[in-house]
Amino acid sequence: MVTLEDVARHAGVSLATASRVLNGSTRQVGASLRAKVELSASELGYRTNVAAQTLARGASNVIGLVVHDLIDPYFAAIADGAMRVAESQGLMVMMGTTHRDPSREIAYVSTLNAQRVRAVLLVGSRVADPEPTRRLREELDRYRETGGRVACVGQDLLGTDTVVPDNRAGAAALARALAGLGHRKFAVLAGPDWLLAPRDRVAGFVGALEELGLPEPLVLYGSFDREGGYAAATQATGVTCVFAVTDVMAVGALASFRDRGVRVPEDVSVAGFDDIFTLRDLVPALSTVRLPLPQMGARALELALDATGEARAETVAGEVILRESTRALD
Amino acid sequence: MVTLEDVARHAGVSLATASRVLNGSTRQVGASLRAKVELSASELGYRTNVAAQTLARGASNVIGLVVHDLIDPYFAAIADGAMRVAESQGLMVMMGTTHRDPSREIAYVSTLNAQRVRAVLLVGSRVADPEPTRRLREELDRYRETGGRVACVGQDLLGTDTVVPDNRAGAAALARALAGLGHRKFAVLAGPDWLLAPRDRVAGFVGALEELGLPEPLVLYGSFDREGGYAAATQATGVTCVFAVTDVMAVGALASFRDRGVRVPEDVSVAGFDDIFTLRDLVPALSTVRLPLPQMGARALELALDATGEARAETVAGEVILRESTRALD
DNA sequence: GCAGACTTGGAAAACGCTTTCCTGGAGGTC
DNA sequence: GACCTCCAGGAAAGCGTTTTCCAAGTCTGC
Repeated sequence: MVTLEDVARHAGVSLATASRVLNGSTRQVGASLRAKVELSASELGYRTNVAAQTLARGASNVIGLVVHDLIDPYFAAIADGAMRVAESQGLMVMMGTTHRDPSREIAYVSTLNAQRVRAVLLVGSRVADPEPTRRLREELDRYRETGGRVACVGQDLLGTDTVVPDNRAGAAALARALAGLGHRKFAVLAGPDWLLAPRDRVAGFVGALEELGLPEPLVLYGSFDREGGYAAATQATGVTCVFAVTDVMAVGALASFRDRGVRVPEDVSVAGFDDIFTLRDLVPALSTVRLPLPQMGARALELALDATGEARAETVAGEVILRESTRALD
Repeated sequence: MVTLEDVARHAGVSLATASRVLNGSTRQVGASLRAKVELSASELGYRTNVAAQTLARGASNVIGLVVHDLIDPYFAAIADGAMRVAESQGLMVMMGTTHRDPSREIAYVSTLNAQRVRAVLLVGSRVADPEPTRRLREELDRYRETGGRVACVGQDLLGTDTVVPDNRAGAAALARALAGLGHRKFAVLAGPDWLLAPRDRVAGFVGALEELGLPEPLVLYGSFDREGGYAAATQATGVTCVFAVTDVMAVGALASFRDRGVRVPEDVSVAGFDDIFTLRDLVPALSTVRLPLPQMGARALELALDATGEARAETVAGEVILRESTRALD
């Protein structure tokens, strides 16, 4: 293992000089010494020991990124946006997946704190139970006390900078658009009730229908994935329009209807939420609420990195996009 | 910032004892001291400084994971498999995305080397140009000389443990299956020629047709994404069957045909490669070659972690799956 | 009871950097 | 030419752990 000291000795300079040449300092180093050091470093194949550097500097060049599930394209898209920002700033990304287990989220924050990462990005819905949120917040506070920066994508419940998808308003707008198509009898394929994002979407949708004086929709709970959408959709009878709280669940619903010979949109309209890029080519094309996922991830990291005093919450609106999976009732 | 020394002082023990209690050592510590240390640590909110630990131990608990592109579900699936293994071993994952730029891959290996990560996983196709591969290999060698472990998912070109998707054989098997359906006139939607994975798939497909004595297919090049598939497909005329070298490109092809009123599979059959989970519900369901993506990622990390002397290459076969997007010619 | 073998706790030397001082010389001003 | 300011270079003190020695007790077996 080649150390800075080896390089310094080989170049015939002091450790300090070698450090200043190789690892970016404000201090000037004379051209001839600088050249010698650089040559030695490359001849010996020197690689900075980042752990030592972090220890000495008291700050690392790593950020932490905690998401629920990488396979879910929702998170992949947000993560991608965040990673682009990280790359552009020369930061490495330490990634953790919680598989929707709040305690794993807490554990990751603790670990990332131990790693002394520059910033932590928490991506994904908070849970309804206040207890894990309280403990997470405690852990985050501990991290922030020592200079850590935090930002979230999700509900603004942690006292951090947060990019908040406006789930309620988006779902409400979708409800109005769907009602505008003439639909009156709805089913909502809701995700698990203990997650806030699906909850808010359901609430927004239901609330908007109520405001319009329409009958209450049939709310069917299922897991937060394709299978959940499939299962819930099998019970969605007697309605003209189905709102699945995520595109991924909507895909399950489409599959369910297809398997049962129910035509979309002729027999039933289906809408999702998120506008997942990979699903853009579904047939029928999915009506949905578009969220600018990569931008949200990027923005969250930007917020975390440029530290201001108080926590900011930036709401991002969803845009209703009607495609082929929903049709106007005649 | 609470340090181990603070904890030791607070507990009235030596640094050594505190270290042994809190950060897993083989040495025994008496129950009463152990309890005191643990209490102090939790009271003070102590968090190990991993940088210091890494420096002192000379080994980190981090692995590096370098993929081409997170939004591409192919890589997300492999990454997910690898991350599950990492999590089960208590390892953190440092992730980098190259966006298919070989020089970024090299840069990441260098950075990960500097981070002294335990192992590096390189996921994604090698390139045809031997030069970047040579330089990457050089960088990897430097890393391995100092005890780093490396594994790849892709072509076995780096002298590392490698999980090799059998692109040729898979594509050949697909060609035979398609020929078995009666197809004679094929188009291949090839990815960029400078990437080895699409190249191998094309070669396998073309080779199999040749062996069967069938006419050469029309080979159309396009970018390695949905748009590439779309563009290439517009030129795929006069054929009964189209093979896109990835599912993602196949999706583009399906969209292209749909936009032009060409029915799949009635007018033309379409097959892909990879069997991307998120695309399982496409209509028509995509015929493809299934690769056990998460398992491949998991296996690669396992290989990297249990270090044997020589490099092992494990080939994983693809399984031809015919669904609705291909039909038998009458 | 006592030599020897274990065991437990602590002091202190790394680990590989960064950065604060300090020093000596070069350049500028009167 | 004396004085001052600047600046490049080096010595050395950390940064927060781990781990190697030692020393002092505690057992064990006879």
